Amino acid sequence: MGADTSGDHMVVPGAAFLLSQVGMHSSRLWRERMGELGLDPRHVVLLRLVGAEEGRSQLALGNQMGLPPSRMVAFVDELERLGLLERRANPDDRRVRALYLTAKGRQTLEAVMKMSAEHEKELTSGLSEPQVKRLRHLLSRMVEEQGLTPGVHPGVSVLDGPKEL
Amino acid sequence: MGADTSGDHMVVPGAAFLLSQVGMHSSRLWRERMGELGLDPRHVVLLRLVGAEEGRSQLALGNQMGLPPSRMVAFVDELERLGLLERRANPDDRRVRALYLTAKGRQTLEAVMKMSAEHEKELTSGLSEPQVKRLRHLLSRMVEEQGLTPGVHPGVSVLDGPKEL
DNA sequence: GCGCAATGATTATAGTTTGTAATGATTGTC
DNA sequence: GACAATCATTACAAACTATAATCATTGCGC
Repeated sequence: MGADTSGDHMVVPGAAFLLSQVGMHSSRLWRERMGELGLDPRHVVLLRLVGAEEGRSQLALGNQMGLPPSRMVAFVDELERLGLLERRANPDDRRVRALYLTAKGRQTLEAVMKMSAEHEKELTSGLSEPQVKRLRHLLSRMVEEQGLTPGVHPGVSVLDGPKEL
Repeated sequence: MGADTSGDHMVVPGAAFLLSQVGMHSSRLWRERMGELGLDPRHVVLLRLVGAEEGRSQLALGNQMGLPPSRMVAFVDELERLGLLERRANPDDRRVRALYLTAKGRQTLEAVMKMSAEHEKELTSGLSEPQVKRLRHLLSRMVEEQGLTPGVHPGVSVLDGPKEL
């Protein structure tokens, strides 16, 4: 009697697995949408942070995103090459590269939001209005209870939890 | 005019973001638990597949996991080094390495399931029984509607979708 | 005002992880 | 009995990561 070397142990997956499964599905679809804009998820995060408050230093943004300075250089390079943001000199401190959105960056940011809204619709298309509302309520509750920071995604640089039971 | 260069665009995150956020949180916690057993998520997946049907070839398992043969070698090496499974010769085809669990592998698989159950409890500790049931129902519904395969996690080798709006 | 530690950005570098291609052994087929 | 196909392995190059060294600039103590 080993116990469970035979069939399935958990015929019905638990909430933890379902969350991981559907959550990753959501992440993947969203990432693909951002890819259509030529953006990596972290590009979008950086773009949004700059858009939220322009003129900040790379180091400040890097800290907020949990990225070391060396990686920030690369990401800013890429977004600058795409013409979405630009480094400007800071008159008060010439060491600092102040980051600003370009006009194109602002447009792209709007496109990001539009596509994110579409993503939301696509993902919840199988659920009714009240069901989506209930889902959001339950998940918000979990965010609170699990000590997560509302609006902050835990995985800017994380991998993930594959299959499982 | 511009639109939203000011404050928050989405004061309340949508279901898509919440799912990604909480889903990754679940993945991370689970991965940490597996780490306590010295296992990577993909080790666990492989272990479970072998446990489900012993004697299969590396190629067959690799296909099911979406891994190229070369990477399978590495994973099997590791699990074999941990003493959890073993390669045996296949009498019918000497090219094939048939994979079998060891006694220790079976024990570990049980530990995996116990820890996964604990993980489930930890993650849903902030919700009531009926709430968890409702959550599972909604998520199962999404799995169906989104064309996901029940019980199969989409991200064995995937990254993820970071922040977002 | 000078010297020096601290800071922001960058570059250099090494470690890790991944997939693709070449290799070797074995099988099945014509 | 030769030859294409198959399973496993090894060799190898590409992508990505963090850490440390470097350079310019700033702020502070004296």
